[in-house]
Amino acid sequence: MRMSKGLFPTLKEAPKEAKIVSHKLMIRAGLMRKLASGIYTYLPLGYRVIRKIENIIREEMNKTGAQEVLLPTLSPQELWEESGRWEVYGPELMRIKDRHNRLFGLGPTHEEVITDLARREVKSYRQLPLTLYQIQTKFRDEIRPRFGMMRAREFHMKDAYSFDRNEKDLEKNYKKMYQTYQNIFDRCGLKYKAVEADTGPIGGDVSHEFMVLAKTGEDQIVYCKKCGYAANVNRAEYHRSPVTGHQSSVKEKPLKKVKTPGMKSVEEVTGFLKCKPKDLVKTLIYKVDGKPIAILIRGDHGVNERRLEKLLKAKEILLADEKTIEKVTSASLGFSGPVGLKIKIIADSDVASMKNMISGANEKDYHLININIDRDFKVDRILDIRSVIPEDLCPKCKTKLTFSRGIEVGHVFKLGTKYSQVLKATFLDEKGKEKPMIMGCYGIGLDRIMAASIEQNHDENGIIWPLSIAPYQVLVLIVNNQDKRQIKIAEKVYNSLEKEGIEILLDDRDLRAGAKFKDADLMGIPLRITIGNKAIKGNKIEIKIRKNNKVHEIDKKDLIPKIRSLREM
RNA sequence: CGGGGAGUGGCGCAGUUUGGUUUAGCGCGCAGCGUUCGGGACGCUGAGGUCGUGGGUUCGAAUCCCACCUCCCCGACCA
Repeated sequence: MRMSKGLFPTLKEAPKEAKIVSHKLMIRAGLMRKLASGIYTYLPLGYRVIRKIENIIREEMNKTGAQEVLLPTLSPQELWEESGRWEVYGPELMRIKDRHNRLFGLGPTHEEVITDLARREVKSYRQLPLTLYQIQTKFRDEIRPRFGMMRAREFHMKDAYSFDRNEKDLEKNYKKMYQTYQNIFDRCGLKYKAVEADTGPIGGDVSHEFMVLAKTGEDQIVYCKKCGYAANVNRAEYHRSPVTGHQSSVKEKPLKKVKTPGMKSVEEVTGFLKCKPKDLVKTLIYKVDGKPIAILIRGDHGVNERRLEKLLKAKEILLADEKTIEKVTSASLGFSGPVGLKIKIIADSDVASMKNMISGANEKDYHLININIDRDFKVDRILDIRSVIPEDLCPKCKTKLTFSRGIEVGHVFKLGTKYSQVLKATFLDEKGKEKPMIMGCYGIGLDRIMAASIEQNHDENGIIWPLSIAPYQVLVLIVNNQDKRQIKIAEKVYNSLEKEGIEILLDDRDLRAGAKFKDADLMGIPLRITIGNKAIKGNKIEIKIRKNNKVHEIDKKDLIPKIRSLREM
């Protein structure tokens, strides 16, 4: 491609709305432009990257024997109602009406559609296992789109769905996909970790997220450097460090009620009473399978809801709404406390070892100081329910855990029969018995791979693409467009490399050298060939590697083998 | 949805506090001409803006008032 003939709009300054590097560079390098909040146009350079990623995914998926399909973006309300997600998915599911006032959902994910296909087409165990996938535009009306393509409302996803006869086969498929995902992310040049994850609105029992390690990641993960245990903090297990808690020797002080007008949050209360969050106990009212229960947790800790759900053997746990809180505590939100509560109270182990705690007084604008278990209130159960903290140890090998931020680029789920059951996707087994298909689903965010790659690979001058997903592999730069000899050499180089099937960009724009160098760095093409005076006088070709700034000067005749060998790197 | 910030040529900004020398500026970019040409050159000339939208106040509004829209940031079931 000749740059003089195409659209390569680079910017010296990033628009002020872009806050993180990948977003800034994607705009500056001319990969994309914003159309509306969370909705972007891919320009030629950006779309090439997407297609590169797409092809890597496609190749790896095909290797597993999965088949590519293309499901519709629009799907009718009735189908979503069968699975119950027309309700459950909430406003994140975009909906439109056709001219007859029939409602459709714009696909945020396609479990319903694929299960509908399976129930129509798959009848026998002989047709299983089956894995289908697609690469397609998805819509999610994100509560807050941000960071460019990192959290967009219209984005691109590879979603795959597996159908098996039994759990054992699902396990095989799951492992195969897990491995395939590693292959894909490896080929994309990403540094990532696979972590145990929460299943969220997709549902199912087991899931893993593939997290690209980056400071700007929206997720927090925790992992063990020794044994490899890794999980999203929202579900991480841990072995409690023995040093947390333990104040049994402290004397109990007399209970006091203090006025705390309008002080609701931990920060407000601790700021007002001049104490630390760890002196405070939060009283959270949960609805556990519909029944209100009070959870006591230290002010600086959080509840691991998954753990809680498991320990209570509950189907559904939800924080109570304001009305319920007012009914249960007879105070407004922000002033709940355990003293005088009539409902069941569950305390975290760390709370159990606290003395002279501060809590809400179950009375508006009042808190209690020096409350103590047994003396002032009773606890029904003591459980380990707080979420992981930096002091905790690995649940498997008791090594200190490492915290990191991650960008979720892939997610694999064991769905089981969640969708096949409600949508009645069944098959007949060897004995002629009807059974629901056992499903798995596997997603990859293409745009996120692109953004995450930039987060991991850039410098102050711009993007540094890995060869595998670079929009072009080589850029030939003509230093002085007025010099006919330079143009001649550049054209020759360009044509010969193009003939070799190397993806090449020729910067033949009528710009000064400096501007071209800056653009080349910004766009991050891995290999840059500079045609200037050296090429004329010395009969040498200069190749610069974007990644490490190394310059190779080689004879013209060695150019193609050299480029080939550099591409191997 | 709650809180905060912002909308002025393609991008980045000034001007708004105190309404009137502003025919609304500046840098970058863009067009033309000339000089230049290995890390974002320089000179001259020029194009491009209903100052987010709609109302209002006023002799007069980018500037004051009201409403709405859009965008960004923080938070969003942790009391």
